[in-house]
This record gives sequence, C-alpha cells and structure tokens, in this order.
Amino acid sequence: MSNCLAHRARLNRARGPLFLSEFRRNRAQPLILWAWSKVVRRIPLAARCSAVLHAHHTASVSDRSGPDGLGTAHDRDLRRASPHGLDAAISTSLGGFGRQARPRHGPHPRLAHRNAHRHGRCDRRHAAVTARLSGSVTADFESRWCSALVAHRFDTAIEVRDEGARAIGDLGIRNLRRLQCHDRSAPGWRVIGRLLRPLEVVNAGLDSPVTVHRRRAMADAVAVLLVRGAEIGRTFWVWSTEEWVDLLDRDQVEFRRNAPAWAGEEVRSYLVAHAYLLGSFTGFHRLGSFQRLTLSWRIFGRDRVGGEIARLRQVLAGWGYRLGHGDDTMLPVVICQLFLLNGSPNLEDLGTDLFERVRNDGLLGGARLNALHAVQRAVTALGFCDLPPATTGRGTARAACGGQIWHEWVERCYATPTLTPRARGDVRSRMLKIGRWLAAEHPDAADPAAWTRQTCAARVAAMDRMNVGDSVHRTTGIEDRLGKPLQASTKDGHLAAIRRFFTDCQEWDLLPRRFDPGRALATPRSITAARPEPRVIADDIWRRAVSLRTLPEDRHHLPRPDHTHSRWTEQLRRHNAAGRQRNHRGGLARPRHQRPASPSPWPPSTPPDPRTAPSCCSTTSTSVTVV
DNA sequence: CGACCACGTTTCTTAACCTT
DNA sequence: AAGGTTAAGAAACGTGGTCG
Repeated sequence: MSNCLAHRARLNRARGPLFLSEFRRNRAQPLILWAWSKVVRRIPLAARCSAVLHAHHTASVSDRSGPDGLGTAHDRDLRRASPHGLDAAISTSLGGFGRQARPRHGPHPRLAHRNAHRHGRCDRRHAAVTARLSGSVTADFESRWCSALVAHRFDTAIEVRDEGARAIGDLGIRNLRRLQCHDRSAPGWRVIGRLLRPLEVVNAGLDSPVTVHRRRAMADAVAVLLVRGAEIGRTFWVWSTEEWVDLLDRDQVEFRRNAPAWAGEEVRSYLVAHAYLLGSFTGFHRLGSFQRLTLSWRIFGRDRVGGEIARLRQVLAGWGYRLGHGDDTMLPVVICQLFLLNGSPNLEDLGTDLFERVRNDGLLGGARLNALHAVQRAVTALGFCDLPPATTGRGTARAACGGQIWHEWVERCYATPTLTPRARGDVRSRMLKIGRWLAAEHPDAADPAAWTRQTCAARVAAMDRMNVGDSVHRTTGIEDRLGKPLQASTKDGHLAAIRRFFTDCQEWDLLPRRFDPGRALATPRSITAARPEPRVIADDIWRRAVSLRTLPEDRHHLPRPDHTHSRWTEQLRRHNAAGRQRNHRGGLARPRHQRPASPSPWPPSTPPDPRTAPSCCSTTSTSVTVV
C-alpha cells in the first residue's frame, strides 16, 4: 500500500481519487470507468486464467482495441448484454434473450439469437466460436451450480450445413440412436461432431445414474435433436420457444403421437433437459404435467436441490405449514419451477422480481400459486427477497384513514384491548371512516387532540348530513343505496364510536379533558327522534322472540304453540331453564322488580285488527317496536 | 432391441375449510 | 366476499423388470 501511495504521489500530489491514469492523454487524472474495466480485465490475465470474462461479469463498456494494447475482448459472443445495451447481440443461456445479465444467471454463454453478429466483423454463420470458461469460474462459484457446458468450447454456428444434414441422413436412425450394432466408424460422425458434442456433454452432465433404460433414453434424445436440426436447417442453439414446444409437445400423450415412433415417451424428459441447457427454454408451463423435481435433480444435482428444499421446509415447518412436512409434494413442484426459471438452484438467488414474474405471467397456476406465496414468505425470512403482496389482487386492502394523525390515534386506540376484538374492530372501522370524512370535508378537525366542545358540536351537526357511500372504504353491497341518507342508527353508531374513542383516550390521559364526550358527542334529538325505527316482524318470529324473554310464570299468557313450533319452543324452554339455573347459581337472578309488574296480555292471542292497529303496523303481519 | 407391464412417485384438479 | 391453505383422489409420469 505504501508503494502504491508513493507511486501516486509521483503522478500527482493533489487530493483526490487514489488511482490515477498513466496514459499520456490524461496522465495524472483519475481513472474513468472505461479504464477501470480494462484494469479488471487485467486481473484474470495476470492470474493466467482465461481472458474471457465470466458470464456473470457484465462488461461495463464495450470492448474495443485501445492504447493499452488489451485489444478487443476475447470473443464478443461470450459476453452478456451490457447494462447499456452495447452488446445487445449477446445474451445468456438462462436469462432469456435480450435480458441484462444478473448475478443469479448461470455462467453458460451462448448466442443471443439468430441475428447475433449482424454487426460482426464478417459472416459468422460458418465460424466456430465460443471459448472455454472453466478458468474463469472463481472460488465463489465453485460451491454453486454451473452448467457442464461451461467447461467446453463449442461451435455454435446457427446453420446446419448441407453436408451435416446429408450426414445425418446417411447415418440413418439406427446409427444415430447408437444401438449396439451401430457403425462407429461411419464418416458421418466426423461431419456432425460439432452438433453431437454439446449433446453428449449435456447428457454426461446430468445427475442421472446411468441404467440401461436411461442410457437408451439419453441416446435417443440426442438422435431426436439431430434429426430435428437437419429437418429445420438450424442448430438447437437458436431454436425458439415455439420450436421447442413443437418438439416437446403439450403433454406426454401428444409427444408420443408426434415424435418419431422409435423415440419412447421416456425420451421427452431428457429432451426438456437439453432444451433448458442448450436452448434457454423456460416455457415449462406449456409442457403440461411433467416432473419438475426430476428435471431439477438431473440439471442441478439431486443433493443440491434436496438440500435447498429441506432448508425451505425447515422455515415453513416452523410456521406450521403443511408445505414444511417431508411428505408434502407441492413444495418441490413450486420450488423446482422457480429454480429452473431462475437458472440457479440457490435460494439466495430467488429475487422478488422472479416471484412477480411467475404471478404476472401465469407460470404457475392453481393451488401452486398459494404455495408460491408461502415460499416467498420463507425466502423473505431467509433474507433473500421481499414479502409477497398482502393479497394477489382479490382481497380487500386494509382500510386506511384520510389523515395520518387521525389514523395513528385510531390505531393506538385499537391496540388498547379494553373491548372485545370485534367491538374494537367496529370502533376502528367507524373511526377510520370518520377520519376520511374529516380529511375531505373538515381538515381543521383532523387532530383529536385539538377537539373542543365547539368542534364536537359542529362535527355532530355535520355528520347528520352524511349519506350512504360518503367516505367509505369500499362500496361492495351498498351500490343500490349510494347517495341516500344514512339511517339514524348508523349515525348513532358513528357518534357512539367517537364517544367511545374520546372517553377511552381521556381515561387513559392520552387526550386532555376539554369536554365530556358523553354530553358533547351525544346523539342529537334530530337523530334520536327518528328512532326507534319500526320493523315488521312476522308472527312466528315474534313468538320465538317473546318465548326467549318470557319467564315461566308468564308463559300461560303465550299463545299455545302449534305442532310446527313444538320442537323449536321446547329447545328454547330448555335454553331458558339452563340460563336461569346459571343465573341463580351465580347470584345473578333477575331482580323481581325488573320483571313485568303485571303480566301483559301481549302478544294477543288473536292477530290485531288492521283497522285498529298502529299506523306503523303492516296490514299483513303483526308489527312491534323493537327497542 | 423392442415391447409390454407393474409399481411407486409426481403432478394436477377440485373442494372444503380458514383467514382477512 | 375474496383470497389463502390444505387435503384427497385421479391422472400422468418415470423407472425398472421381463420376455420374445
């Protein structure tokens, strides 16, 4: 470090950045970003590693020849698209075409699309490209998964040349399948060697213990890909998603119907692995039912996948999720889909954007979306992404308040458990509605601490003019009543909530006692005059209600229940008897003076005469005032 | 080598129940 | 009422054995 500082002092003694340029054009000036990129590239060179940047290392600027003699980067085909799109023709195998490289992307390089190199130095269709990347894999990545393809050079030319197609035809199916009696010395093998090698590397890299059946399935998968390449004239490096789906089909049955007769259904799963590793294919949701867990095992390794699933299960099991149990089968489906889409079997790489993409693009459906929710929660708990949205779009958001101050007071009151949760919720709901109304109509009263008796009077009077739908959080279920005056009971309920709120806050000394909430916020007579609101009650309902409230000594005044009500009234009778016993045991027997002084003849044994009944009575049913 | 079959596992769909 | 969780059963899939 001292040598570094001494060297800097020789260049420029002025204060500023530590590293300065030694180039003659801007000698002793701070290094610019472009120059820094060259410095970074010197590091692997100095370490005798491959000059090719690891695919994770996004180029900060476009490579070009320059005065430092570094020249153009080893091969532009290997670079991911830069953040600025300078290398837009280059892409990643797993991040999708045209997407910027992310740390979670696998380090496997490939051509971005068929038009890659359209600005190239020459026609590259026939050129052998790419380079080995093994030396670029740092120690950081050694414990992480990377494609087996990374350690090899491949000719990724787009076109299947005429001689290649001819060789595939000459070899014939029997040779291409490499059955026991195939001709290993046939000249066609040398011609299609560039196509065969990556397929062989993929097969060799799969974590799938070789058995007779598997070996045959893998060999047949290679044959299918070679034949298909010859048919369409382009190599698997550049097949589109549609072309892969066309090959893999929507499900096993359709594959069996469309694939060559000699290719068994077991071949399909190996073709998916090739599609993923060679063709950037991630349209798994278009392949119908297939075993994502098996595919993930083969590609990422059984131990690695199993370890990550177990890690996630541990979190979920701690929360009591069924998904956390070892016998659950939903979690592997979801997590393997995420690993495959992400190009990484590491939970650390699961970002919030991936979960959003899966939801938005419908990459998982049905109950798997619910498991996705749980997985995202668990990954969040592990510290790798953000929490999932509170709902997936169907739920009702928690009500909010118009003003921050009012909202804080309401939540503070709600958090103090002097009422049952249901009652506190009711008060909260009404107070939030009042808060929205105050914020819109009376912002001067948005702070409860500033309320006086005069404020109370003004607000109570104004509240009398509220209509249905005013300041509500949602209008579901009240569409047909919007704009109509609130019922008196509703207004009274709102005022009761405010009374309760100020009473509690004053009792807890949270607010100064400037007024008596019971008096200042009393429901005005203009509202109480509208109550009680008579309601028409059918005879049988009325009879049940009275039965519940009637003491044994009053029972002879009740009309004799008919047989249709016998069971019902008997249950009520038992209920009343049990309640009385409880009250007697607890010393809570109803005082005698609270009972009716004289047995009321109500209800009448005969329906009232409509002509003499009160005006509020229905002409068809008995009407009473419920208090 | 090809075909068939059996079996265990995985995936998908549906619905009930629970929570907000 | 909308949305999340769980369970169950059917269907699909993957694997391996066997036989001609």
